[in-house]
Formats: sequence, C-alpha cells, structure tokens
Amino acid sequence: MRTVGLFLLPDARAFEVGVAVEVWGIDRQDDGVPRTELRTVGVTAGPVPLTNGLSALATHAAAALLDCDLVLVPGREDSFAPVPPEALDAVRAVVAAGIPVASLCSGAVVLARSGVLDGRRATTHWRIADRLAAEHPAVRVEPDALFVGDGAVWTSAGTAAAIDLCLHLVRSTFGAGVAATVARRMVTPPHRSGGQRQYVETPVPAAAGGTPIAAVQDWARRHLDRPLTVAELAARAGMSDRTFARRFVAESGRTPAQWLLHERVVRSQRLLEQGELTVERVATRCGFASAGVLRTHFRRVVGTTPAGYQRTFAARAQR
DNA sequence: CGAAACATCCGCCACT
DNA sequence: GTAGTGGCGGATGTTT
Repeated sequence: MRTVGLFLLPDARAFEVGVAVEVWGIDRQDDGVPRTELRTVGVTAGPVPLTNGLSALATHAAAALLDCDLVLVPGREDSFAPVPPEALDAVRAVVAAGIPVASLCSGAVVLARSGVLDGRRATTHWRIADRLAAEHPAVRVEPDALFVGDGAVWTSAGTAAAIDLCLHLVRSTFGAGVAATVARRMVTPPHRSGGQRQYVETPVPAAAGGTPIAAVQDWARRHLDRPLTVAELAARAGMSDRTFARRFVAESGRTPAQWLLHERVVRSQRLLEQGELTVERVATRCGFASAGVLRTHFRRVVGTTPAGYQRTFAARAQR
C-alpha cells in the first residue's frame, strides 16, 4: 500500500489540506482505486491549528515522512511566516531520500527555504510568485504554470491548482484510468482544459496535443456526425487496434469507444442547449444511429433525458 | 422488453 | 533483462 504524508505546519490552509484528504484519504476501492494511507504528520505529533479555527491531529512526528511514498506540503495562512528549522530539515531529508514531494499553493515557500528548489523549476500562487523569486534567486519560478515538476519535486499554483497537481500525481502513480475515476468521484475534470498551460518536466498529462492519439481525437471530434469505429481511428493513428486502444487509455483515461460516446453526448448537449433542433436531428448530427440510442447514453452520462435537458435550457433562456 | 448479431475490451503471450 | 507492439479469443457491452 502507498503511504502519502501530509506535512502539517501551523496555520496550514484548510482548503489544501482538504484537497489532500479528498484525493488520497478516501477509500475508493469499490471503484477500483488502490487504497492509500494518508498520514498526518507534524513537526511533532499532536494537534496542529489550521486556518479559520479548524485544527488537525498529526498522528506522526516529522521523522515518519521518511516512510512515505509521497509527501505533500500545503500552504499556510501567512505564506512567508517563519518555518521551524526542524521542518526544513525534514523536507531536506525527504528529498535526499528520493521521496517525491509536492507543495500546494504557498507551500512552495517551505520547499524554497529548505533549499530543495534551488536550481529547479517551480511555481506557486501568482500573488507571491514575485516575492518567492526575489527571495530565492536560485529557484526558476514559472508564474504561469498550473503545476511544475522537476525531478521528484513538484509545486502547484494557487489554491485549486492543488487539485490538478494531486490528480496528476495519482495519474503518474496509478495510471490515467484511476485518475479519471478519482476525478469523476470528485466531480471535477481529470485535467483542466483550456487557458492555463501545464508545465511538466516528465510524463506529460495526456491530450496535451502533439501525440498521434490527440491528433486522432481532434479529427474524430470534427467528424462526430458520421459512424466511426475504433478500427478506423486506429488506422488513422497508424497503429494496430491493440496498441491504439492501449495508448488511448493511457493518455485519456477512457477506452476509445467510451471516449467517442462521451464526446457525442457532450456535443448533443451543446446542440440541445441551443434549442433549435429536434432530439431526432440532434441524434443524427452527433452520430447516434437513432434518437433512442442518444436517449440511452444521454441518460447515463447527464442523468436526464435529452428533451428534458432542452426544456431546462429553453426555460432558462426565457429569464 | 428480450434475443441475436455485432463491436469492443482486456488478459495473455509471442515477438522485436 | 526491459519496453513496446500486436495477434488472438473469450467476456462484456452495444445495437438492432
């Protein structure tokens, strides 16, 4: 079993602590997600105050970080508050032991002060990126990144980027399928789309473009209205069915047919929202052989019927 | 709704 | 030895 150490310093931000708990601390074995132990670690064992009057109980002292497979360092209320020297020692020891460490939000300040970011690329919340760079000239701060990995040292940008990084770490540990499951259970996208760039030193988190799989996905999205088979997509990608299916799952977390189905349903949602086409015509436009087939899949993915969904949007447009 | 036809998925294994 | 590939066949899911 994998052990994840959540390193709690006084006034750690409750949100990032919560993200760690949500991603690593919940038993989802019923959905095929391997069990992980989330270990709460303080400089010493005992209660640790968090933000907003909340508090946590550190079950372990800092030395226990060395038995972990991954160490998370949440940001603190006052990003630049002094860090206990023992905490800095602990961080150095973790990195020296080759254990991956990931800071969330302003947790990067803790890593920077310990020196483990020297010479490495890193990011943090945009509001403190300048000061971090000024105080630690040896750190290569990348203020636009959602998260950055350099070797086994990871840093993430503000607040919600903690989710993106944690899901990425799940992906690189257990595979895209597990990450997609965790994301689905959290009702969040498996990786954030659009806008923000995601700089990653090593394995790129999929669909980031450039791969043959991503190219085929682009093509398929432009031809959703016609019947497509997995074999046809594989041929287009220039690989055997087997290899295509395997790489597809590794990159996107879905099997080709499941992905296609999902894309078709998403497309149908967009068309239904416009309210100009009948359900029958929407089905045809999205590559469903009949309105009945659309209804089946729409219900499974969206949880309601196409006509009902269309009505909801029509009513909303009235207001 | 159920049955038959069809497509997809995935473990296994040989091969490079 | 390790990593990636791709063929095969039975289980599973989808379409008609």
